[in-house]
Amino acid sequence: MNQFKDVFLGHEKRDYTRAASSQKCVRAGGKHNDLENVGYTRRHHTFFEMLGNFSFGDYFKAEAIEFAWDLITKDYSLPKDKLYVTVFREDDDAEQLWQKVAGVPKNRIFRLDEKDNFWQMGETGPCGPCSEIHYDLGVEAAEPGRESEEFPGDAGGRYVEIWNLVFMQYNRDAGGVLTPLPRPSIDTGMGLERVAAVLQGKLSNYDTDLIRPIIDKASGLCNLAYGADARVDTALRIVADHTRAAAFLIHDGVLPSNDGRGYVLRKIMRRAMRHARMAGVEEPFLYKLTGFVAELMQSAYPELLESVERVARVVKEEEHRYATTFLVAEKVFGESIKSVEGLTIPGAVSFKLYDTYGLAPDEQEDMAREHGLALDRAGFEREMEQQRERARASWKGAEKAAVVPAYQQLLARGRTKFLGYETTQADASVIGLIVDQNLVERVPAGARAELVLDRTPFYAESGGQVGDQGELCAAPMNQVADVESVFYGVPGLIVHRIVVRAPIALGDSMVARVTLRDATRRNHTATHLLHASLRQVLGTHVKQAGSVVEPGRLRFDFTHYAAMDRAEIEEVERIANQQILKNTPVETRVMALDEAIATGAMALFGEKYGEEVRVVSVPGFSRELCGGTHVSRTGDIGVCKIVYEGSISAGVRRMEAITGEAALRQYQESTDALRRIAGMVKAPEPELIEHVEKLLAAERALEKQVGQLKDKLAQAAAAGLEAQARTIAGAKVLAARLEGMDRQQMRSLADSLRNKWKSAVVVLASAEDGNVAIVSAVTKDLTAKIHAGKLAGALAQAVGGKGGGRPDMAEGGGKDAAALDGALEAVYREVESKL
RNA sequence: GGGCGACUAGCUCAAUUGGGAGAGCGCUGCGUUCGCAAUGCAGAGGUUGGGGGUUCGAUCCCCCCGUCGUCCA
Repeated sequence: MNQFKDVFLGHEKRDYTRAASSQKCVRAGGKHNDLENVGYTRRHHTFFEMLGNFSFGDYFKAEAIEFAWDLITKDYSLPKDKLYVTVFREDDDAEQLWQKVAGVPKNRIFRLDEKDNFWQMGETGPCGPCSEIHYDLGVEAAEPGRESEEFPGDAGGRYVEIWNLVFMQYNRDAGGVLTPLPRPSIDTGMGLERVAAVLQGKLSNYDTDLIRPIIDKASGLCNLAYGADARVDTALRIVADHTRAAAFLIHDGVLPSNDGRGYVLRKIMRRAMRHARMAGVEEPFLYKLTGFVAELMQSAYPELLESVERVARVVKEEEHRYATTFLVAEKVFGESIKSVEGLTIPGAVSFKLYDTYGLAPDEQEDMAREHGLALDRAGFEREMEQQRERARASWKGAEKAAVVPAYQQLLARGRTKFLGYETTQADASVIGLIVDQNLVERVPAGARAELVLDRTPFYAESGGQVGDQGELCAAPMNQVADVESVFYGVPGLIVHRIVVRAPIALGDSMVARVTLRDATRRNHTATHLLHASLRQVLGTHVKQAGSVVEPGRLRFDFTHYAAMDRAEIEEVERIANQQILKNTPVETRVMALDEAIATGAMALFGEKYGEEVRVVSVPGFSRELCGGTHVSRTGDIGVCKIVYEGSISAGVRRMEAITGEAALRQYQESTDALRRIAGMVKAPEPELIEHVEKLLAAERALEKQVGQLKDKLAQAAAAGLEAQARTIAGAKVLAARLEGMDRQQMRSLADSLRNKWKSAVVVLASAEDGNVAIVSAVTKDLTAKIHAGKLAGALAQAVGGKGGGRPDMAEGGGKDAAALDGALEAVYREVESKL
């Protein structure tokens, strides 16, 4: 198992040499892409429990075999004549031990190749031969037609592997070379669901009391009988399995989202909803099932009962989201297939439906069938592969930060001793100088370089906290360099990025002094206070999802399903500041990881911690594993003010806050702004809001009045224009120049003239700031002869511009105001020739 | 981290080579009716998510940002 990797390799030591475990596992997607099998087979699951026993250089093969055999033949009472054993092809040792220790006859022991009986965690790392125990479920478990197939064939499920014993004895390096481990170890795994099936006499894991009750419950909720229709059965198995996984994941604080673990959860949930929908269940119902899962599992996992309501709410929300997404997708699908030629929906079309609207291929297939269409699955896969390629390419680009060899060489001379927890100033000597990734002996004044000390008070960027800034001095008042930023070149090696003021040579002694630390400290401790406050106010599902601590501000990303309202933000702020006012001493202790977890310290999921960890706590309020620098008493923070709360992605929120001097400055600025605004609008501050509301209302009223006045002016102008209109072939024709009117006004003026005259051609133009605006309108009865768009276009062209529009209404514009009058006169001639 | 898509009145949504911002429901007022969730008339409600650009002219085209959705890693 992964968490013991370093123990197997001898890099890490525990105070025990044997262990036994029961572990919850979620597997979906990944290399083997098991997700698509779940529900169709007897043994695939997204959620399962793995039992195991371990030896770290304690017992080895003989005992592992003995323990396993004892458990299944004595405690579980499995008949020996139903058991088979496999060993690695070259493992004579194991074969003999099975006979000697367990008394397994030689004809029931099979030698298999690497594929089955050589186990490894990954490309590199601990590995070794393994030995599996299989159980024969009987001939009725075989796939029809394969009844005569004998072990080590699997006869389509007749022979089930129940336990894998791994004899961990090598370490595989990047070149594929195996070196023996310092102490051979044992790592075994037995799937609970499989063993349950065997012990309960069931052919399928889904018929055990771990899962079948969920299927029955779902069957009742959806009014679908189990066992009548293969497709419905599959749907019910998928629903049962996926609900189990979702209930556990959400309980553990995972929320559906579009990346990372949240995405895995969403994929699992969506698949269950999809299959339920295809089986005819369109109403949300999964959320009713999660509570049942908690009840069913409560004897082993009583904590599930604590979050039943929250889990149901999250699931219900996701079901609603899916329903609305599906409605949109359905609509787009209908539109997309209109343009399909032939009987196959092209891969590109179907991929777009999946990629953009989340409409899964099997859903599309169902929908296509109703229209007598098929899907181009191969084309779909090609598109998908291109998408994968794009994602990979972009990721590689971002990851390319290559390790500089110079850092490796320096680290070989020893790790940098970090003094920053105790002090901000220390004597040290220069042990490394780097310019452009190369080690150098000395650096001249004015250069930019990287510098490594044997010991330093400078904190290097990590855990979201930025590196310290400060200075290096050869003697008091004799500064030789500015430290601009500090980072880990490689783990253990602290590198200072400096601007050199006076020449520095390898071996020089100097005083390293951090000058900008307090603001960062304040923000880091404040981050912990906010984290704890958030959990109090919103609930314990709130987990850190990212953090940046800088001198100027702090940024904290956390999991939460909805936007916070003002009251919640204020409450979080209030609780955090209450802790600041209490002025509690901040405690920092170094302890073993296990001990830290046992005392309830908050560890971040997915973070890697060494065996020794720092625990930073505000007694009675907050306790977190943290390597950062903190204030000594909460009161040092001064005040903490949240300045932003927003969304990062579904289920993840971001909060930004400021403390100390930054908060004071912000307070001064905003009160100053308020005072100035109050002065401008001549209202006392307490009445400011009311006053501004009145001002805005007055402004709206005025705007309305102006609009009305403009209309009146336009009407007056229209009256004047009527005299200018000429009558050509029974229609009123007007081509007039107006001043000081915008397009909007001319448009409504032209419109009202047109309506009044019934049969008319109206062209209006105005020139302002060297720009000519043109509007032309033609009554419907004349549009066949005169096209307003062409009229406007011709006029616009005459004044050096362009124009166009519909037959009855058009606009245009140009630059040459001097040509306007002549061009307008030409309009009359143009109209005359057409009518 | 990368891609695709959506964002228009309080709500649900229209608006095609870029040319007058609309419908239904809801809301307000005045009527009709024994009464009503029925009905007639009138009205209010919009910086078309924000900012920039192209253009005579942008809901529409381009760029940046925000929010939401979706897929991949």
